Amino acid sequence: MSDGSQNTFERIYEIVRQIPYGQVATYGQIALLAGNRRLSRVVGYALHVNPDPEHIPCHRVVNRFGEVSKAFVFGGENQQVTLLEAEGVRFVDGRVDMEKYQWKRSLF
DNA sequence: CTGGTGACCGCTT
DNA sequence: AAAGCGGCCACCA
Repeated sequence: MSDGSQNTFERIYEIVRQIPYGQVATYGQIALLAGNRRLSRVVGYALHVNPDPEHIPCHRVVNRFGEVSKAFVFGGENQQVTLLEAEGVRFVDGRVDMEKYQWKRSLF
């Protein structure tokens, strides 16, 4: 009875995993979908321990400014940008057009 | 066991 | 207008 739902981390992974190809989501958006907008920080940590980077496109997660985290350095910060560009996401001045590429779950 | 930190965001002064 | 701080979760010393 302590818990009937999944842990916070599990929920975060579940949401990030649902991010479609060619789109990006913000930490706050995921945090809000996870239950609390303040989990944004936890989202970052959750992706930091990203247990399944193959099914969890953490590179599609960017901050509220549409910028990639400078701490996201696994072989080169450009790596994340390169991956997103490979999906069709264009970076302008190191930023993404959130109005166009932000994952909008309202589309169903 | 306690304290502090981290891939962040939003509110308050 | 800008700057600073708190909040949530999990892991390390």
